[in-house]
Amino acid sequence: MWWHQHNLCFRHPIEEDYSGDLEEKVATIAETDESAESEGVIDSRKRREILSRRPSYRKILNELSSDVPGVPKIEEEKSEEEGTPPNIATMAVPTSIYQTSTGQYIVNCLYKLVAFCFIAAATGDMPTYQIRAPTTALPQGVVMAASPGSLHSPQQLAEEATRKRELRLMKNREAAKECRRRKKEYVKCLESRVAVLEVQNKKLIEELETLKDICSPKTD
DNA sequence: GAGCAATATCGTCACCCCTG
DNA sequence: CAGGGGTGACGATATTGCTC
Repeated sequence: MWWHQHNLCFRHPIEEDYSGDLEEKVATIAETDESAESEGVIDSRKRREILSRRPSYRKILNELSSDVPGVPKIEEEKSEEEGTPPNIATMAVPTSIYQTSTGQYIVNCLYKLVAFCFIAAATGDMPTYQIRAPTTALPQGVVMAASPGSLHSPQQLAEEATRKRELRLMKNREAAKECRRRKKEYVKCLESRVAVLEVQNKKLIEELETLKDICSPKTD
């Protein structure tokens, strides 16, 4: 939910490039649509139509990696451990970074900055952004479906349908968890890179000032 | 401590895209 | 082309921080 709350200065980094300002579009359509206007509520289906699909994180990262020479493609890691892997950046970044005007700028630029993550990772500058394969297996007790040919009565078919639905929901639940975990890692990676670049920038500015002092003629 | 707003987390649905 | 995985959107609920 935190991606699209109005008062939070933290827009989806990709949203900029793919769908523009959703709220604005929705508002525009609401104004022109009399039925929606009368109710003051935009039909969720209409909202969905407005939304243009964005590529997955994995796809974005892989595309970026192919654009950056020497950067390996992201592959599913066969990691079995939960928690923060030792080689993933865990640099602490103040959360206020989201809420300041600077934070807004940073976040709007995150999509572009992700390339830096890969460059840095490739050069050993910072840990690689990783995508782990889902680690959760089906819980014990989940029995695989009987073949449809073996079902006879409507009741059996109904049970089968229910069971299939529950299985699908369970899988989707796990997928959503995994997806969110990846998203967090993705953001963490970008935050780390921002922190590194801020330090770098500060150093360069200081260096520039020093050089200016040395080179400027003395006016006595 | 109660009440409230802001923010975070979770489950689900709908949809797109990839793979066999 | 069907099936399944990934993920944005949404609503419900939980948590947190602030004010009185």
